[in-house]
Amino acid sequence: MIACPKCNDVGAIMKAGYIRGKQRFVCKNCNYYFTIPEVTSVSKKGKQRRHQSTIIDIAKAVGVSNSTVSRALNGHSDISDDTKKLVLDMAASLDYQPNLLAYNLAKSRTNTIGMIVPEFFNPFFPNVISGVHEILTKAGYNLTFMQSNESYNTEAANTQAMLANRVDGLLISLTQETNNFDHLAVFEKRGIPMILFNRVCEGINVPKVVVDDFEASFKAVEHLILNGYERIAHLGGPLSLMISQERLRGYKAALEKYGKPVDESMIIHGMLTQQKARIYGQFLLDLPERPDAIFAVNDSAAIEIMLLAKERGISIPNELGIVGFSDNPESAYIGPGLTTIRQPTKEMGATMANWVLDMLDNEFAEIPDWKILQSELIIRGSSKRGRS
Amino acid sequence: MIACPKCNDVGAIMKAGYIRGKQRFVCKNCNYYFTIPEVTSVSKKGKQRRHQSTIIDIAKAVGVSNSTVSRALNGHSDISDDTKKLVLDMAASLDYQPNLLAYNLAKSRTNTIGMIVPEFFNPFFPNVISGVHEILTKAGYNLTFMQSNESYNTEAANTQAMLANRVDGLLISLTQETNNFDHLAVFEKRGIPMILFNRVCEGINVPKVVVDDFEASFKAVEHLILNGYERIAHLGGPLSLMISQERLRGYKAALEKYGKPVDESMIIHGMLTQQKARIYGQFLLDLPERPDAIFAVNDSAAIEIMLLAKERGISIPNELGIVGFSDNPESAYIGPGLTTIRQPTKEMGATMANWVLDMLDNEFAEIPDWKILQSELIIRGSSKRGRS
DNA sequence: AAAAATATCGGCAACGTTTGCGAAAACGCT
DNA sequence: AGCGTTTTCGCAAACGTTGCCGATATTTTT
Repeated sequence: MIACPKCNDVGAIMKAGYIRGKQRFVCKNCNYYFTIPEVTSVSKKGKQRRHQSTIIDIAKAVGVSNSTVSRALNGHSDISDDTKKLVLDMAASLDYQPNLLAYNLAKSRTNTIGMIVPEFFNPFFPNVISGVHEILTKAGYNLTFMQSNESYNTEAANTQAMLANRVDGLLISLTQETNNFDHLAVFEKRGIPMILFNRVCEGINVPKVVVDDFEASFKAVEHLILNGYERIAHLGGPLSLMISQERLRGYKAALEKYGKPVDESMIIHGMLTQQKARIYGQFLLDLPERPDAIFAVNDSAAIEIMLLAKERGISIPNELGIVGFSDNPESAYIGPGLTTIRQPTKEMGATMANWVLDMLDNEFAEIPDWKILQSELIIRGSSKRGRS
Repeated sequence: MIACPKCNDVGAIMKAGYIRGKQRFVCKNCNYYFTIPEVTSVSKKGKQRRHQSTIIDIAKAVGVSNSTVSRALNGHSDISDDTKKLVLDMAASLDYQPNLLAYNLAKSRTNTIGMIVPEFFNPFFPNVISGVHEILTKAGYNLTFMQSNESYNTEAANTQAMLANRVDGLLISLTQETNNFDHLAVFEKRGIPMILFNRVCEGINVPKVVVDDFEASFKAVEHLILNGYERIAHLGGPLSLMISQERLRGYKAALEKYGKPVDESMIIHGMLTQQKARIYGQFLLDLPERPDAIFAVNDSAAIEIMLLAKERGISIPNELGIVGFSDNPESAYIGPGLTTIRQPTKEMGATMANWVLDMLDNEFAEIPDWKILQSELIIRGSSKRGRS
């Protein structure tokens, strides 16, 4: 931190070329140019990083060229066992750590797959991640992930960062806010493999892995109908996401199949944070003709409504049936248990990992446009009439 | 993928220098040397990555040198507004993305902090992560994390990878297995800032951030005693972790304060996976003199025991009181609610982030050896006698 | 014994940036 | 005009690897 000799500002100092071999500075505040006066070498109080030994250090120490060291380290064949051993021993004793930055730069390939998810709290994503991770590490790839926090801006920033870090491929699940896809088009243009999962969008020509939201939603609502519920509301996600549209379709299809009317006043679409869920829940429970069941887009929203109902003394499942989506751990433990949809997270991760590996290494692989996975309806107490 | 012309093996082909300007190969299987026969240029079926534009491309297009482009892009001052604008416009129209690999290599600094956690499922860690993330991004740093999966080997591999990726600092919480700390010593030797948190160890001279496990454990056990429980068992983590030792100390201290005997047969230490918890739980409930309360090292173990007790028809909290640790979401929802310890996760993340920033940028900062955060006892139904 | 094949290594240009240094051009002042 | 000051920019050396292209031994084959 340098202060301007004239105005004493410290924040506005910039480097401004050289004068007589000395670094010159300019204060952007008062526009004063100056150099740092000569000082008789005050040794900067230590703490400087120790030198990380490089291939060149090894080469010098052993007395061979860097390329030889490189070959020894990477197990190339055209090197004698003797020098190889010499190099390896020296590398160990200097405890050499390869510099991946340089390695990747030289190879212009990072062996790293990027992954962007909306959040880590929702256990769905850690599950998918570990599915991806398992296969990728076996194939010698790294996985690096970021969290968009359900914010379009950070999602865009994250994709930028992934690009800057030169990931070899990207797996991404969009935020609830995202309705502009320019930040994804870059990957297509650059020819960088990308796969969308779970929260996908249309209009972009990349493989997509999803669960059969239509089917899952249909099963859930059908289950409610078969349990005697009459007025079934739907608390859905933002319609910019295909996932929400599909769930809505499934919801309507089930109602139609059983000849129930679709009451648009009982369908809500919005950002599904915890607080919002409470507001929407209140709205639904305050309706003149109160719904007797609610199909919510995720478990945390469903549970929020469940708590709301309990506060109001509405008995579950007798007066109000509830079904969630995604089988969070707490859903099994809450009383009564929350009926919900269990998604094949591991399988989802695995397909993506295999696909992206194929896209990278197997130029003849034909990747399908879609993979639609089936989910499972987990029936618990919150939707079974006649019990409490 | 090249096949050996002799034995047709495809897996054992290695590059072996050059001969007359042509790449030579050797088959490690049959030890046959060969080159690839000349082919009249079969254009490799497309799909090759499009060129990512670089600073040099911009420089050529605008007609200036790369250093000028670099200065324009980084907002240096010694550049005219005109050329700066030219460069910036050209960068946009070529949609240039800086190559962080090259950038970091040149600066020999990555502006990235690494973080290694045992798992993502346990909500404790995502919470800490987001605490760290918030502050770090504001300061212009990146955060990259890995998960050790509670395995010492992957933890060691992760630290290697962090080193290879040249992170500027490392935040790490150890696995339950870890009892050898050589992989951490490298960071000390290299002068790379490192902070241990939550699961820490001794014998390594770096700052540590923990919750006051002794105090938390003491409060929990005291709470059980004050609620009339007599025979309190403890299900703890591996003693290689300080965290386990501290919790054990707190447990014993509380018993002693109230003049209760310490019965070693009711203290178990082990790896705390879900299945193990069930086994240990069975052991405790099968004891000739069954404990009437259990203080478990984490919530998932506590809940597992809770379910076990329910299966056996042991009423909670009347016949068995249970207290967990770390306030997972499901703990609030299970019936009866699980009494547990809530840890200041955000605060923990924030202190670490601030410390590591100081260690990096502020050479005069004095970082304390320890930060011990206070936790909160959340009292729910599982430990309050006289209710159900 | 000559020729060819095999084996091992060094040199050097990439990869895409930053940055220290110096030079040239433009400007201002006597 | 002449000289110092400002302003703007280019050159080239890093940063740590890889990998192409030889070159030189060494061995095998003819």
